[in-house]
Amino acid sequence: MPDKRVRTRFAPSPTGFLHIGGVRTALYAQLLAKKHGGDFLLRVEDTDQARLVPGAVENLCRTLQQLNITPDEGVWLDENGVVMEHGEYGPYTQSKRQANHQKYAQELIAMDKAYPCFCTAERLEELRQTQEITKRPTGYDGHCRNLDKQEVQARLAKGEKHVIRLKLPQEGKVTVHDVIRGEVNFDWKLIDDQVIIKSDGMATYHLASMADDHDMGITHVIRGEEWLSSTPKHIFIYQAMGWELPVMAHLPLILNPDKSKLSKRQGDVAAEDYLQKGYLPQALINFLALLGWNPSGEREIYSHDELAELFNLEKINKAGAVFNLEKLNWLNNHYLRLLPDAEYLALINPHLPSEEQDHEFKQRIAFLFRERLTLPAEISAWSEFFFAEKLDYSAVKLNWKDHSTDEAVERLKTAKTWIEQLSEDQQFDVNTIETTIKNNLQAQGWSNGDTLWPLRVALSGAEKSPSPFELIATYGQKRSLARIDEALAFLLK
RNA sequence: GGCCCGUUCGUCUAGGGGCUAGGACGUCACCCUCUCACGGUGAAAACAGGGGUUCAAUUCCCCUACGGGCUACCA
Repeated sequence: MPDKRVRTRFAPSPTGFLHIGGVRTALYAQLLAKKHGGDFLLRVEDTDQARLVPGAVENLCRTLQQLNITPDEGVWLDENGVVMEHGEYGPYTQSKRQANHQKYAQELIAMDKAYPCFCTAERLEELRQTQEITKRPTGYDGHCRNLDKQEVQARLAKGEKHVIRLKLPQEGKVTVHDVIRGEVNFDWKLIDDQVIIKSDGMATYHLASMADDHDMGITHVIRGEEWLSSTPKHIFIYQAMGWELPVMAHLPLILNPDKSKLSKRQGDVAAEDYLQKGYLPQALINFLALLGWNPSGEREIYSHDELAELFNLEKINKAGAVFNLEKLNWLNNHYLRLLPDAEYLALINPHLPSEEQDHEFKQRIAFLFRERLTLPAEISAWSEFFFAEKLDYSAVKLNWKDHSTDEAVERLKTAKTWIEQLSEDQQFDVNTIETTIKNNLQAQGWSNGDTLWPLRVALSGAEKSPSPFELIATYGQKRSLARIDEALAFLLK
């Protein structure tokens, strides 16, 4: 028998931003499908009408799109950025499948695997409170579980408000087979008769998601660990309906530095925030893939395609993983340096003063700081002195160590003549500048530090900066000489 | 509270009955060097604790501790 075509899905609810943990879940689902040449779909789970956030679907898709987590099927954006759907298993928006869910619920009732429940919210609330006060486990008491059939019919006919609950076994055990965790056992008697259709007629996650997964031919369910304990209910639905169970994989959580569940309080959890700050999709993907999964442990850099080749469910870790910003930063620097020049420039340009019209100058500055950057925005602080009309030398030391001001003046004046001798258009590059200056230094019998330090500080106005050679090459001859004159003027004042 | 899951350097992890427990980020030192960054070399740094099983346990089993998830007409 040939293996079934692998079909995975990411099924977020459009309640706001895309959580970084969601990105990883989506990534893994995409990776698995890619690896097996299958399909990865995006389904929107919007059955909770009260929690819908306008624009959330667009936002979700846009963020996934930027991260290159593109579904083969399902909800997506057209070329104008408008939400649409494509694929043969639609609709992919869960609320549009309500009729289907209803049909399944009725079948479950007919099989005595589910029942209408007329309990009011108030009664349920009271019930919970009594249970809490008497320190008993909270949960539904089965009040409507065995209502008389006639009575049910009559109340239904009257149009009485109700929900539909699963009629779960009250004894025995269920075993969940999870690829990551192995066999996990639960006692039926500890599990509540779950609501599967709400009084507004919408299905809850438990029915909707299982029904849609089945109808869409999903073979591998990859979701967060928070779903593990409700899996018995899902198995119950699958079995009652006679559906074939998908492979289950419950992913470990992503954690805050204090090991609690990753939360807004302790940093950014929205994927779009990272993108906005200038984290590159490649870095984010590489980083997130390795948070909870690792093919070897000896290698850190993987492209999206390489990940898809190597990915497997079996190597996913069981324990939660702390979101380690430092490593992400390192990765981002790494990918920033790997970027094609044009892309790099496009990223940096917005952070350089738009008033500056010398684009080649700006370009040289962008490349100068390339290996120092974690995020593109950092360049504005790094490069500020390049664009300053005048530098403020009052806060820095222009003379080298215990050398006098007079010596600094002498060195600067001499260095100026060397720079003047350089030709602006011929070989005005770092290497030429460096050899020229160093040769002159040697001929003069001067050590490097006592000249290079004043020169560098004169050019940058800072005690920490790139080398004077790099600064001169970046400024160009005219600007370099002007800076040195500024410093000289300051010293001779 | 109940049920369930988890625990290897600070962090992400590799490994797995016998290893000097490996890599990466971060940290520190040294080299390069006019400073910063890059780069290079090196160092410190871990099997939560207690019982078993075994010739041998970090690895298998049990317990404890700690962390986490679930316990909605939310997903």
